[in-house]
Amino acid sequence: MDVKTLCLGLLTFGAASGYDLKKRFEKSFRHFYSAGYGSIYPALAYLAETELVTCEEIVQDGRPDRKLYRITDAGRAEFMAALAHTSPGHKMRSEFLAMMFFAHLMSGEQVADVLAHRAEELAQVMDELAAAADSTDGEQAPGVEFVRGFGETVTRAALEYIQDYRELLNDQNPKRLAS
Amino acid sequence: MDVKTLCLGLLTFGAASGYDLKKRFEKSFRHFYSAGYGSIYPALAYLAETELVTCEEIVQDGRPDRKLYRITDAGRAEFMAALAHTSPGHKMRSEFLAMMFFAHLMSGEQVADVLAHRAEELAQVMDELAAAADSTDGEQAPGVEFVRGFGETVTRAALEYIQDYRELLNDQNPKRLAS
DNA sequence: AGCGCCATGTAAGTGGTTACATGATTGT
DNA sequence: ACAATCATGTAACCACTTACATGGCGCT
Repeated sequence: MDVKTLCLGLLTFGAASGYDLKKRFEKSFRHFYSAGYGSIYPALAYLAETELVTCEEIVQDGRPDRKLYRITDAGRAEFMAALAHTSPGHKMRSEFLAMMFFAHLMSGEQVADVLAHRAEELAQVMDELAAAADSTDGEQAPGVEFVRGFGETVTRAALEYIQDYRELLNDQNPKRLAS
Repeated sequence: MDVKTLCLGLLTFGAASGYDLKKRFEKSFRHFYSAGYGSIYPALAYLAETELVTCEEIVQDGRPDRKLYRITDAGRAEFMAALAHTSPGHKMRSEFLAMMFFAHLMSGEQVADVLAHRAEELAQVMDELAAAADSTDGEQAPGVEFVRGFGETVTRAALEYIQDYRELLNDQNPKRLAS
């Protein structure tokens, strides 16, 4: 599932500009998918060319013009077909875990830094997911909540595992000056 | 952290061929990093060129010749430097979650299939991680066990979340013919 | 005065995936 | 017989990342 397809999918929730789409990506997909402008804008251009979306240019004053994209019936059909044909993969590439695998080749200080850094990132993801839950007043597609809950569950598990390990490290190397 | 660097790192645990290295990748990294021959062999060729590893050709009879790679002192230094300079990112790309996000556009049957498929994959990862724990008789680098435990914890959380949701779906759509 | 937000795009580069090419041996 | 394992590699392709280019407005 490439960025093109995902843009199409997000447009089923309503018209948006490339800029808006990036924010939608960040709000809903940040914990399992990333997309930058460098892939979103070309994707939108392609979708418009193939008439899976239409593009309306909106002139604004006081701020830059924007292009509002709307999904077409053909686009909707294409997206449903993509959903039906795609196989549900799940890949990750974690430098964090790769580094930790070689912890014995790093200084204790560096290991502690890496763990602290990752813990912070995870805590931030937890906050974002909680915020997404709050901003959702009322109904929404059930899958959206499934995905949010999945992120919350898995992120919490990861965070707790790391915190436990950090405490373990601290117990082994007590930093207290006086007993 | 690219495949090149990871190959170098894995070679700190002992000499290996490209073929062996792929198996090491699968045994230890499968849940957070993937690498095919198409990236491993070129990586090894590059490392040999730059003398970060040496290569010994071993003629075997009854089976194909192999090339045994050993890390050099320069390679070890290079790897330590990479560990020190790399920032511990953690990216994932999940078609599974992307599809689930749009569950309302899929048939109930397809959603059930997707969930079942993912649950099976996760169960398999759990088995592999348990097997890796068993095959480890005695000591090993602490980071190796940290990474294995991390995988186990997070995978278990994901699996339980999915199972709970599947039960919920079944309760809403009871399949029993008689009450 | 300087930063961050709004807003769109391009071009070059990177790094990994997939498909192809080859072929004997061992296990079912 | 047929599949899997052992074993190495290349070439074309693909999709995304990063850096660059532009510029007004609003807040501190």
